[in-house]
Amino acid sequence: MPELPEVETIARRLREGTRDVPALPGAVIRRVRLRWPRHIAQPAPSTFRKKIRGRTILEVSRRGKYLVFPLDEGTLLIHLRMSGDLLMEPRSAPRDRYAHTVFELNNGWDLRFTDARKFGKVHLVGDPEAVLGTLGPEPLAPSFTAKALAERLVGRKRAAKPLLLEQSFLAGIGNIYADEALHLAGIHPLRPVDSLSADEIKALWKGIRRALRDGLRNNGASIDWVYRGGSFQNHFRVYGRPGEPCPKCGAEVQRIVVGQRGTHFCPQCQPEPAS
DNA sequence: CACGAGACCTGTTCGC
DNA sequence: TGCGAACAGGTCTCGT
Repeated sequence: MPELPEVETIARRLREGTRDVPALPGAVIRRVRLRWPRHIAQPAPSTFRKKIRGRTILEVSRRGKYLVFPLDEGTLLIHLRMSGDLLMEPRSAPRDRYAHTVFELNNGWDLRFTDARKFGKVHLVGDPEAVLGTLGPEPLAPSFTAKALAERLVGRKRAAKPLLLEQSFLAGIGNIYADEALHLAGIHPLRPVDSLSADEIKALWKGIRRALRDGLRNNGASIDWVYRGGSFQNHFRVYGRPGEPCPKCGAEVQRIVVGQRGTHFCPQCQPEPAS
């Protein structure tokens, strides 16, 4: 589920807390409950359990789709994959059947990693770069300019959508925001990137930034039962709307499969690449 | 190197 | 109503 805007929203909420939920930084992890040990990517679950005990969470941030928790010793990294969410709940609150990994804090609250599909991953590492090092640039960073995108595209020939989904190319874009960005840019998902003009690259850059910013402004997208609290699903232009009219030209939004992912686009605004 | 298929999991929705 | 198929925000691995 969660892509950059959803993960960023979760990070902000944990970092700042809300009226009735305490902020996470400063909390001490008293112990962890592992109901699905395969959640733990590294180190081995038994080692993880021992090492995480007594650690203070210093901060909450995000890199790509990873939540990053610097600790007084080491760094905790959590990837939510398809169905994960992270919730602060009072220890006494009934536990969701999908709360497979639960960090019990010293303030009476739990940090609960719920994950119906169990694809999520937790890492406890000394050097976060060991995990984050392969990620491409942050698309919303000031340094990620249209020129920076153009430079990253040099020598690449792949179709636009699969490239946007490649985390080592750009960090944080997933299926929703790839489709939305390409529609905003007027670029067909199968367009080989080496066929893009300078203007199209600029449009792609704008589309990426705008899709992510719009997502963020709406606290991300909430679809089905996974991840609550976002409203960007009400602003989708093409994602999940096959058969409905394109918001720009009114043509019928199409759905195809690209790289085994459902892909939505407007055949009018995003013309088929010449083959 | 690029690409596709299959795995990993469970839940919901759709078609017959 | 029941039941199987298709589909779901992600990524990894293997084979061509």
